[in-house]
Parts: sequence; C-alpha cells; structure tokens
Amino acid sequence: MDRPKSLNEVGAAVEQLIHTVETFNDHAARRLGLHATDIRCLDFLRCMERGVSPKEIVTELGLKPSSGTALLDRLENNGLIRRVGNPDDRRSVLIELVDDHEEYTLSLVRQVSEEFSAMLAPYSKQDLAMIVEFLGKVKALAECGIQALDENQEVPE
Amino acid sequence: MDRPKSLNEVGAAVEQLIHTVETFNDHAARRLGLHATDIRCLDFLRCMERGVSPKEIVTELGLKPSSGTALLDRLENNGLIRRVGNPDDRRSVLIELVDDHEEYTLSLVRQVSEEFSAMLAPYSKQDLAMIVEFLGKVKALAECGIQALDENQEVPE
DNA sequence: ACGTATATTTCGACCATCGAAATAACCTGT
DNA sequence: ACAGGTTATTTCGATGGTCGAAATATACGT
Repeated sequence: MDRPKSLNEVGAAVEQLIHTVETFNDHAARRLGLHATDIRCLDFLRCMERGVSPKEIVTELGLKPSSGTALLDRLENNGLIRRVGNPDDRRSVLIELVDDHEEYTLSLVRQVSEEFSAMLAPYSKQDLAMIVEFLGKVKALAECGIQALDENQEVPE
Repeated sequence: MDRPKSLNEVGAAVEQLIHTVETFNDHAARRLGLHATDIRCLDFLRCMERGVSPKEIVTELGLKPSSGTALLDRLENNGLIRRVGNPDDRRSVLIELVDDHEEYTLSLVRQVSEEFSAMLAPYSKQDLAMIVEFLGKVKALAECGIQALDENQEVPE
C-alpha cells in the first residue's frame, strides 16, 4: 500500500518487516517455480485447515473467479492441491492441500523455523502475550483499512 | 512463502499479520490502478529517501532489468516518479518520487495512520521498544531466509 | 415448478514479466 | 590514450497470469 513516510519508529518497524517478508515470499515463490498469488493461496489453505471453496479463495485473495480457476488449475497440476466435491452444494468444489504438501515445502523453512523458535526463547510469557496482542491489533487495523478501501470508491487524483 | 502450520502462537500472529497486510496492499494497489509491484517500488523509494537507480530497484524487488524498465515507465507515465540523470554515472539514472506523490496517496491511509497512533498510545515506552526490537529480529530472520533461498539452489521435489 | 441468484468454468484479450540482444558508458591494464 | 571486458539501462518478441463476458450447473425463494 502507500503509507506516510513514517508514523513513528514502531510504524517504520512494521513497514520494514512487511516489506522484508514480502521479498522473502517472492524469493520462496521463485524457488518453488510458483508465483506470489500461489503462495498466498497455499498460505490461506493451510491457515484454514479445512476444505475451502474457490469462491472463498478468490474473495480472500482479491481475484476474479476466472483467475481463481486458473490459479487452482496451476496448483492442481503441480500436485499441491486437490479438488473434491462439496457435499453441501453440488455447484461448488472444496479445495484441499495435498497431504505431502508440507514435506514438499518444509525443507525450505525448517532452518528459519528453528531460528525463529530460538529467537523467541528469551522472551517471557507476558512479553510474548503482549506481542501477540500487538500484532493482532495491527492486523485489525489493516482489515479496517481494507474495508475502507472497498467502501470509498473515489480515487484521489 | 511456505511455512509449517504454526510454529506457535507468535508465529501464527506474524503470519496472519503479513497475510492481512499483503491483502491490504493488494486492495490499495487496485484502488490506485496500480499493481503490487508498483506499490512495493513506491514503498522502497519512500523508504530510501534519495535517488535510487533502476539497478537497485530491480535487485530489491527481485525483478529482471527489462521488467524494471517497464515498471518505471508505468510509474513515470502515471506521474508518480521521475527519471533524472545520475551525475556520478552517465550510464545510469536516478529515480525520484514526484513531490506531490505523498498527497496523491496520503488520503488513502490518513485514517489508518491516526488509528494506528491511537492504538499505540496505551503502550509504555519500554513495551514499544521491546516490540520494535522483536519486529527487527523477525525481519532479520526473514533476511536470513532470503539469503538461504538465494544460496541453496536445489529445489526439493 | 419458475424465475432469479450463485458457484464455477471456458474463452479471448490485455499486459506484467521474462530472456536475449542492443546501446552506452565505466574501468582496468598496458 | 586505447582496447577489452564489465556494468547500467533499454528495446523487442514471447510467455503466462489476470481479467471480462458468456456459458453451465445447481441452489433458493415464491
């Protein structure tokens, strides 16, 4: 998005983190021969931990239905997801991560994961709780911003 | 990228924040008639606060030089950036944000900025310092991961 | 049952990104 | 100063992700 130069030190830290992680996502996607959208889709699926409809996916990712079909075709052809019938709605389909998807990608991040755990170790339970709460608040703010963007249809020019 | 289900609660909070902000970036980009890459480029330029060469930009964004030219053409045609000669290297060009770029986009985030400041208010100086340090550590980890991705050229299959 | 709304897919077009080649200027060693 | 090699950027043609519109199939309300 576009943010003012720096709300303050905290805002700058959040911005830089986001930017760095986006870059990380980009590099990871390239290494897997995928694209940023594919990665975000896989992230979303893992996050949901249940069958998700294409409709939900395109809504989440801000894509059009036709792009969603193409996206899912790509992931299915790569063996990362599977389409299964939705028992509650025969128009629809449920998307599931293929079982060994974790193993497919885990090696890429195992080292980072371990370092992350180690980085967390020195923090107290209270500090971690506060950090989690803080992250949640920033996330809520971003969600608020998304809603505002979707509602105010005027574009400043 | 692709991460294991959830390292722990903290990791999940970071993941969700990243995901939400990416979505926010996406929506903001659409509102401006731009693309995610354009937004990341503008973010980077604002972050640098000095003339930056196309080479630096494509390195930062992970693009190929030809894509960088196209990207800068887009932004220049939209009046968001300007190419100025690099006095130190006549092969090169320096990219600058157009002065009124801030005003062009600020209205989109002013509300979010204010809410962000308000959200921060209740925290103590020490807590904020700890949060900033934490965010920096996560960022360092991501940078580490980027380096690892660039070095290990094997793709698990 | 009928008409409308919704979920997904197909198809053709657009455009962001890419690879390779071209251009221009820097740099090093002689 | 010159030659050869390197680097920064651009141009051009090709690939492929995203889109809009239309098609298909099913669900829902009356």
